[in-house]
Amino acid sequence: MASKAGNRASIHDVASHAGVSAATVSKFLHGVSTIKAANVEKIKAAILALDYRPDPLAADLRRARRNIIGLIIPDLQSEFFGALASRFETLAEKEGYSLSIASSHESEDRELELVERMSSWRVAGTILAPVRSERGTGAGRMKELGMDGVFVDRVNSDTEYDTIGVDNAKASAEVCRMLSNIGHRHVLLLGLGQVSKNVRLRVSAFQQEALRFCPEMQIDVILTTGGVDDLRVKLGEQLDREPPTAVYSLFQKTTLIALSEFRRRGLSCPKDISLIGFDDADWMQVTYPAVSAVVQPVERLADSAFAQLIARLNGSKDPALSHLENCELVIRESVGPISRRQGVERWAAT
Amino acid sequence: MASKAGNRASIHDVASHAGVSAATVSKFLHGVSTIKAANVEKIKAAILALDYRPDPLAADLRRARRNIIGLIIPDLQSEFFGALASRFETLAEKEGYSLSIASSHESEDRELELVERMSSWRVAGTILAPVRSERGTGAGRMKELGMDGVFVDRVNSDTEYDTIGVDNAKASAEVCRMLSNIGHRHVLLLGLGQVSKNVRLRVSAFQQEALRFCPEMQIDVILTTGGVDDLRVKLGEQLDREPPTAVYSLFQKTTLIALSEFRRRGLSCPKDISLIGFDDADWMQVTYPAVSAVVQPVERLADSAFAQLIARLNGSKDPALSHLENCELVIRESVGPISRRQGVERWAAT
DNA sequence: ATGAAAGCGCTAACAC
DNA sequence: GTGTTAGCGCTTTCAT
Repeated sequence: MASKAGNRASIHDVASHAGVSAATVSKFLHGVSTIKAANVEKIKAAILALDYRPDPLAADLRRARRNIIGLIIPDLQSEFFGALASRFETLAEKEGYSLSIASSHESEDRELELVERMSSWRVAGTILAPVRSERGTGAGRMKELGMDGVFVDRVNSDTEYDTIGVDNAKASAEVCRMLSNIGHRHVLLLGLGQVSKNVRLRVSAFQQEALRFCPEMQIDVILTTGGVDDLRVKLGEQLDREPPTAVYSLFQKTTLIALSEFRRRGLSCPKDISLIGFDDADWMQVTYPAVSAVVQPVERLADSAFAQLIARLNGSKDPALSHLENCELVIRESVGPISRRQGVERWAAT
Repeated sequence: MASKAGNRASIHDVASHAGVSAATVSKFLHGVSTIKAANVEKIKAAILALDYRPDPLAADLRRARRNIIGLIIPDLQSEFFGALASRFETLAEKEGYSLSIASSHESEDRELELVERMSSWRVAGTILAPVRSERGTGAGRMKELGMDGVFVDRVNSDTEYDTIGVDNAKASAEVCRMLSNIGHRHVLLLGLGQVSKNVRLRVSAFQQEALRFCPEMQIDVILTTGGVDDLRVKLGEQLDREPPTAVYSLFQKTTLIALSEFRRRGLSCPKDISLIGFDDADWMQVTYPAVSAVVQPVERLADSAFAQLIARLNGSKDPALSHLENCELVIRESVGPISRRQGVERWAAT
């Protein structure tokens, strides 16, 4: 595994081997067609003979702008951001860029560093999925540095940058109507961890839609930062004291917790209680009952964001766009109409 | 969001602003201490005044070798590789490299392309997690190109490159002994999808250990490429016909399937049947019963591989190392000793 | 249709 | 201590 480095052929080597100038080789490489056929052959031969492969970084150094797009995500380990990164990678390649992926590890300080680095690298554009939209450390720095880019996912609309997210509010309103339509009049919203703007929207949109569409619906909210165990306790108390007929879980993790607490208490889902969760996962199709979920359109999110970025890189001066992609409700076994048993209890209670 | 690009200060701007030469500024930036205090101040002032930030790519162009480490993983969406990438990123930064992450999307062709690209970029070293160890397209090309690097995860030992993986065989043997110790004499191994070397090891090591440690153990194997539904059917047949007392699931996904099939059939876990899966996941702690798992030491895997790479980059000429990290068995509720009921059936059967 | 020359931003000898 | 010079590998006018 010795370093056989240092002897790579350069464009000049190719040129002299082919008996032409470096400029001609460069033109050949970029598909300029006005080259004598004889020279084309000689150049091809030289490239083959010397096993020449161009150095994209050197090329970028000469050009004003690098053929690199930077992506900053909060977390490399979650499936959501993994899928997002994966899609961006595919899109970037297709446009002739390469994607430089970095994770801020949910740290605003590191996010800031990464923005600086993308700027140092003179990337063509930067896609930022902020740690949290609220303070926007990285976002602010991008403005100061005059960088081209777009914001994704946990974003507020912005005056300078295009923002592309997922319509948390609309999805929650739909969940509300759907549950109401099949008879549910008492729903528990279940959340965990630090509350981002996205999550606040999930709650408030549900509540507002209920007010408008089904005012008699009782809505309870459990939203703890106390961790899994604390949530389990609080959920357990609620299930014992005043069980709702449906639970709308705001995170993947809380969906899991709800499911396991139902089982522990012998609540049959969906007969005794329905469950729907925000954010889909593979395992939800395979549990028994299969779990209903709000599916985030990761690919469309990526596609929109990327299209927008490319437009900017091509010089679009349109006012900053603020776009939300629609989620899809996938109803699986865990959601059903309220049953006779639930109905009876309800009538008894009123 | 106009491109305010093109006007970035270069090291020469700083130099002239400070009244020194570019070389001096460069030295200052690299912490060379033999610079007149007065000049240090002037340089600092100039950097501040011009908001100068160096271009690491230009620097790397001049140096023989870039301060970049390439990482090629099969998949950006799985938690396992996500965690691996995340860890490598942290380690690389700590050593002053930046990590360039790319996904081969489980395609050998793309893996090959990515190896070529890493070479084109003249990265200092490349960490390759191959799509499959068997044919080793990317690995072969790395040799041909004389690249520095290490192989991770789905690897055979190699004569030229260090290989770092996880000890699938040892973990499986442990699972076998553990199940045997608590009385299980009929175990079903459950797998899905294309069978890689890792998976073959999981099966054969279990079988061999049984032969040595508990020859009377009956081992059935269901290993289908027919997809989830096919697996469900086959598993169902087995559970009806000749139910084992324990299932050792070879993948995360099959663990989920096993769990849901148990439930559908009213099998109580672990009373009627025990379950342990290869590869841990968050959701396994939170199901009811919580699922036992073979935990892969992702961080240690990354740490070992990275240490080895750094050693190579620093010129180590030791013979290629082949290292396996040990997994850990985490026993949760889903595994228990065989119960009286199972015992009775067993005696009746013999 | 091709080449000479200049330079992207930086570093590394070596001279002073 | 510091500056000069030469160039990393490539692209790009601008002549020819």
